[in-house]
Amino acid sequence: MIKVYYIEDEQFLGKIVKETLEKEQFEVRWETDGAQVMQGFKLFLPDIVVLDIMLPNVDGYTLCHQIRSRYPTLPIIFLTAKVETSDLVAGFEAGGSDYIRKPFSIEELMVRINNLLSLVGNASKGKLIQDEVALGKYVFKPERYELHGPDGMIKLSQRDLEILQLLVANKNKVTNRKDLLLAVWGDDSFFNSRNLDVYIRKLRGYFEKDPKVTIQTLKGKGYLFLVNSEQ
Amino acid sequence: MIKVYYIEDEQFLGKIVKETLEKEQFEVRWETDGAQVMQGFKLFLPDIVVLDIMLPNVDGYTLCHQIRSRYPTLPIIFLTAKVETSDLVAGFEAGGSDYIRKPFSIEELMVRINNLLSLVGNASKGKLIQDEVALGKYVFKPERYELHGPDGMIKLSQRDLEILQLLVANKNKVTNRKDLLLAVWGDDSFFNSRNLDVYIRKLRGYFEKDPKVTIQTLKGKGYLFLVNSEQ
DNA sequence: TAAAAATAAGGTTAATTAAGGTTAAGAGAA
DNA sequence: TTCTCTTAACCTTAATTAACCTTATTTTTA
Repeated sequence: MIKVYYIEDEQFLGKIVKETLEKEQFEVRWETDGAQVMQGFKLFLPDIVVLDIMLPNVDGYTLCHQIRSRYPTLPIIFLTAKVETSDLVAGFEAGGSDYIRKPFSIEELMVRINNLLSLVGNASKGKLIQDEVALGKYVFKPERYELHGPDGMIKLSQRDLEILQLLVANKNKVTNRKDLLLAVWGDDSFFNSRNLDVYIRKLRGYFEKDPKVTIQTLKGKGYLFLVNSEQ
Repeated sequence: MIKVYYIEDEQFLGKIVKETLEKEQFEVRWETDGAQVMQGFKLFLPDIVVLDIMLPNVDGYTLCHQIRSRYPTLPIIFLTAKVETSDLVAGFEAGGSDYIRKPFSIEELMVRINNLLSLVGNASKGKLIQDEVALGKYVFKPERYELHGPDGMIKLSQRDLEILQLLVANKNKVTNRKDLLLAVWGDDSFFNSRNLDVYIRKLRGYFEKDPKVTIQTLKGKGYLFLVNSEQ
């Protein structure tokens, strides 16, 4: 069954969409508050996200960006009442995979969900988090909190894991520092920022036996977790 | 270069879209007659198809279906003036990967092309930013924040990268100074302008081992990033 | 009208600031 | 305790600001 994570603040519309999708054999989790999203993900593990970009408190684009930074392959459909091309571009840039203009028909939504899933390929279905990732000479096993390397196994702490997962999810791409802070601590205060430095140092230490695996600092931007494959 | 196969019977619109896409570094083959399509494919081998569903003689859905049956993974964007959900559903059922309602902006089309290609996994190809650029004796790898030269590899900082990317994008053409400032810092105040000077000097230093690669100043205009290929 | 002065645009180098790194000590849970 | 996480103090470096210099363009004057 396809699991849809649906973020929509309008009570009436949300209820209708949820019930209709459920009638059509989708499993739906409906969230009205953007702040809860990152927490809910871990438990629900959706196949696809439907995100209303015009949320009251949170900025939909930022939220989209955050989701994308943590789950790079998860398809995200964004809903928008706006018709400007610039909004559309912003949505895609924030990591959206598709968009639908409000008002929309439930049928259109279903078609787009199915289309997007078939495009992405259900190979990734249910594999939101890979259970084993090769990183140079290392093997990362997130669900076991383990990192296997040349010198044996390293047990990862909760924070180690959260941060490494984000870096791995964005392997060879930039992981935004602010997104990282928000995803792990929920805010990007001064102290959390120093704290992150401490963990980055710790992670760098873990990978020191393979010079092909590096965490590069991009001041003012974030980190680049590079895994060299060539040569 | 991304190859777009574009099927559109309207002469005026077709010409505009073709020329605009070509200006944006797409390779376009524009066909006005649906009957020719399957022949043209074998020679052109497109990365993506943009198909107007409302063709005069052939039925767009049938054509879409035909393309899909022969090329199961080729992304197809269909254009439609219709607004009915049933048409949309028909389009997806015929094998379309995405659709755009007419009238559309070229920007929207480009965004959708790139998005679709990255979804399908043609990621590196679908990107407007090349992942490796030869510059005289140097090789610039923007995604890795690296510049490989005669003296080995130089790690680029965030700012180094941003500025060099813009110069490279306008290789052998003028990069407007004000545009550069706005793109990197968001404003062209006095201080940022001095700051840019400092980075230009830094970049010139990076390329000093190849006299064929120069950053020329055009006072009051901008910079000319020249890569001499002859001799 | 050419030469000299004035001005504006950018170049160079150094100092400063702010982002992040390192190490160690303190706090809190199991 | 013992381990993880956080806070703190101090260090390093990218990015910015500043001071002063050079070069191109414009304006003035002989």
